[in-house]
Amino acid sequence: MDFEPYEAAYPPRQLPPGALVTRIGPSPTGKAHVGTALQAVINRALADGSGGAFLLRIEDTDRERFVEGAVEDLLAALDWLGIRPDESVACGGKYGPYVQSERLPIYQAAARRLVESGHAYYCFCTPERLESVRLAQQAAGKPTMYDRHCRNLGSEQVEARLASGEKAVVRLKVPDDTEIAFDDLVRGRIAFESQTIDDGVLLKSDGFPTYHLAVVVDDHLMRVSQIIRGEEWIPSTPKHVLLYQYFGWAMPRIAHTPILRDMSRRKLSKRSGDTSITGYRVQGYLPEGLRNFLTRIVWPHPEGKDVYDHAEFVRLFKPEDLPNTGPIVDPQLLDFINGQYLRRLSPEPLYTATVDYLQFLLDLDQDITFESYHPAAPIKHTLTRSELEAFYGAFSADPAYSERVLMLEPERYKRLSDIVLNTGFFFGALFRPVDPKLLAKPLGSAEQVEALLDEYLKLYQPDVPQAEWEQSVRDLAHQAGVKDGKLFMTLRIAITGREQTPPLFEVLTILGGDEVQRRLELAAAMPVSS
RNA sequence: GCCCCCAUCGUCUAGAGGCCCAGGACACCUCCCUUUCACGGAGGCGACACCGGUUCGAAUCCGGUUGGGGGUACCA
Repeated sequence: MDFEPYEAAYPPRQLPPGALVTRIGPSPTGKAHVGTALQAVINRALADGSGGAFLLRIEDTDRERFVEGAVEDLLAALDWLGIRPDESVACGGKYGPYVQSERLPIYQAAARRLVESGHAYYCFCTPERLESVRLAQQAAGKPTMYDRHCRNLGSEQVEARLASGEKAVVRLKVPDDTEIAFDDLVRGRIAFESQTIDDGVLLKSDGFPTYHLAVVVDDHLMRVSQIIRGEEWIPSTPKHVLLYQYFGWAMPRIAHTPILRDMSRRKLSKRSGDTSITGYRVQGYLPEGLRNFLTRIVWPHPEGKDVYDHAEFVRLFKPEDLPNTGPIVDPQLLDFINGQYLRRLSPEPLYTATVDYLQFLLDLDQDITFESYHPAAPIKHTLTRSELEAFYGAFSADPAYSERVLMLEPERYKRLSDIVLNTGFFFGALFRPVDPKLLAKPLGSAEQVEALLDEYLKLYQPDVPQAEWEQSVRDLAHQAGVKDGKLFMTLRIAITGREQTPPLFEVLTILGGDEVQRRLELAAAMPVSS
């Protein structure tokens, strides 16, 4: 089939002047990566800001690396992030299909057109031959490139070998002694000597296109006008430039973002930790927080702000402002930004977010390890599936109660997981008797602890005003000749089981008289160990 | 090896020849607030990779060195 009908089938879009059509083209080879999230946010913003469209195209031209469930994971991750494409596999669109494996005839027609116009050629070289050529080049210290062995085969011979069913690929015919250049919105003009560019494969022997052919054909047919993609694509852009030339198509505007690095400055990869979008969700980050963070490390806000919402980003962002240095995914900044979002939530939404989060974790049906940054080694806390379930049960039993708990917490937390890890003591069902050693820590002597707790229990009265309560504690401390702070701390530990909590009086108020009394008695009855 | 990109505090950056013995934010440290933690407030530590040019004058322009990153597949 000819290529022309496809041009007619996908006519130029009717959009207002200046409207940008953007896209992301992830390949379903694993868990959705944060780098993809970054590209999605930027491309979505550009389309939003210009009144254009943003589309999601699945680039699954490598059947070997295809991972079952990867498309679903990607869709779910983007959905969680709140990034919705205007056109995609999920929602359709007029320029589909949006999965490359369903567009094979298009690429084949395109490849044929290139062969016919003399810009590409069939190659019958076996993988073995290519391998040995490469080895020889390496040994000779030369660049490893295809040696153009099949570039000048006679057309009758080609037809005959094709007719006999011999396997072949289609390769790009790269010109000699030319400069191939393009303008990158952030880096300016980038030029390559054509000798350094390989006669790359466009169509594989299984009939699938390679990335190079597929992107160019799809971007053109889907009428994409602005490409923003990762820096790792710069070296293959000359091939794309050539293809646009050979096809006679206008090249979209193009910009390359620096690629995300981990703390060791390497390209962020699976090895450097969990780089999946879902992994960040598991750790308790809010979608708004992650999104803000991602844009923040690749784009300086004109006023230097760290925290800004999507609308503000859309309004202010220009691709030219992208930096050209590789940003490091800094967990401390992420925590800071996420914490800013967390504390903006009032108790009801925070409660809802927490419950949704817990349900999400439970659906994972496994133990969860929460990690937080520490210069030496990450600090890890693992909660078993049943501990999570218990927390969920307690937390969701009485929403009004949990909201009161959350009311005094927001500025203490950076992530939703902090809530799970730190508010357990507010729930009677989760409270465990205190460790005697910890209880004795502030005052040193277990006997004194027991005596003071008994004293306190005698004068204990629920629901007294804060000032009165505070004074009674201080009086007791003076009587016993201990420092105020130590008594407060002992009570804190007896009642909450921890050394760090929100202000004690507020905790007492939330827990209620009966529960406080129960815990006090429990602590006072602790066996004296010393 | 070859090709390409990049180079300001630990991190993200401001800076587009004099306004910079370099400004902000995160992190870190100190102090204040305080019954702990957190929040908040006030301070502090901390960088123009190096070498040559150009210029009256360079973080800013040019060249080189070094360093980092990416690419080099019938992967994307």
